[in-house]
Amino acid sequence: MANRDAPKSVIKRLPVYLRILDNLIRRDIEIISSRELSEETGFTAEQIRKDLAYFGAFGTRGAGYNANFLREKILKIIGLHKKTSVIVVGAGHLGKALTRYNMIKNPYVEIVGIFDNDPAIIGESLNSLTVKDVNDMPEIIKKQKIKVGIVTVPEEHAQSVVDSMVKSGIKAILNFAPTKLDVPEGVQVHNADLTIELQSLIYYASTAED
Amino acid sequence: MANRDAPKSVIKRLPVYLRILDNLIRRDIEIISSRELSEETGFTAEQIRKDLAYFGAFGTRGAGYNANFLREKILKIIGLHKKTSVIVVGAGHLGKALTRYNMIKNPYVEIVGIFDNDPAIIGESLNSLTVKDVNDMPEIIKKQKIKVGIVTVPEEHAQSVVDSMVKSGIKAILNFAPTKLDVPEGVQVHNADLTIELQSLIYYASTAED
DNA sequence: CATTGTGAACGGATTCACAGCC
DNA sequence: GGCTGTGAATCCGTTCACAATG
Repeated sequence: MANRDAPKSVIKRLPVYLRILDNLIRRDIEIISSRELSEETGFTAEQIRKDLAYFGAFGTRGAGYNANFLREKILKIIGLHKKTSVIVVGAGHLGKALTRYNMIKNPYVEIVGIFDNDPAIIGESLNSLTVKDVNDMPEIIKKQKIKVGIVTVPEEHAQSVVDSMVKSGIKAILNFAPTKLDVPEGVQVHNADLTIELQSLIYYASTAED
Repeated sequence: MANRDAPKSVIKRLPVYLRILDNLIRRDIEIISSRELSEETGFTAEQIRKDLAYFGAFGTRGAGYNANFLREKILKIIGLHKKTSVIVVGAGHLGKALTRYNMIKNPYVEIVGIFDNDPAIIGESLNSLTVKDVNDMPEIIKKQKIKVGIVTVPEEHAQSVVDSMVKSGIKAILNFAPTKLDVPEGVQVHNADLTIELQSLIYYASTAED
């Protein structure tokens, strides 16, 4: 059965499956079972089958999944069958690192713009990009119909920058600023506050025995 | 009631409360209710009360929570009442950015070492730190009894680096490498694979109407 | 006959509703 | 009176167990 809209937890696992499938295909492996996917990902085999079942029946009973076929399906589901254009707002150390990092790593995503409000930074070049004035951002978002943005501006600027992004048409935001962002219905924010991530880890380190 | 060990979801929210409390204290606000915390964090008031109840009864019925008192309690729970020493392994763009970023942002955590295996990078200085040879890492971990590490090395080196970290005494790892890490019982890994984070966001952007 | 796809059982986290208390 | 603390009810995701099938 397909398409009772999938929970967030499922959506978060799809890119993991994609990464494994890319690896397999690079190694010319054609068929993979849910058990093998389980070993590679650390998720249970049942969970993997259930996840995929939200979107259709992609496997072959008795055999497993065809890696290429499943990869194509997942690309379609996520929306990565066409390269996605993304902008980065905030060209501090983190913004620049993410821009460089993603350019190298990710065949499915292209960072097409990076913005800042600091005249000292605007104009700097970064691989093939030039840091642009954040005031020019709305026009570029609209013209290029960009839907996804990464926010690495300081806390105090985050909400106003996001308001402007949303007004221009951005639908999904990866937020590195340490603050809660208010966005209208229909816009997704994922928080990636690294300070918080690190602090919650410390809990486990400090309660670890030995 | 206290201390049936709290679920991960609770632990992940504690640092958010901490951040809000820090802000309040900076603004000289002394008392806050779970409803107000709810507005600041986006979590429900009941959830916040339940979360805190895992560790004790910190509030005053009829009034709310004393910001300073609650902050101290949360610091103790997480283990941030003493500054925590952290190392970064991998001094590429991301590793360097995280090092700089955390040094500025985080009063509770101190990055005390950054390591790489590339002779061209070893010896570079970064604020008050010098990039050291990853071969020197085990000794430093042991000597300084470091428990928390951040991994930003390429996928192919991640597992061996982590094995070495764990062997030297690291108990918690924030992993930016796009791979599943195998660690023994008792060691925590949090994955912060930014590619995966971004791809799952794209799902929402590509299914957004309009 | 191995492996998928899936209803049913389970468990854990969130929400509800209210008793307890300042 | 207002807000915390918490048992009970609910919701939702995971695991189980097995029927379906190439």
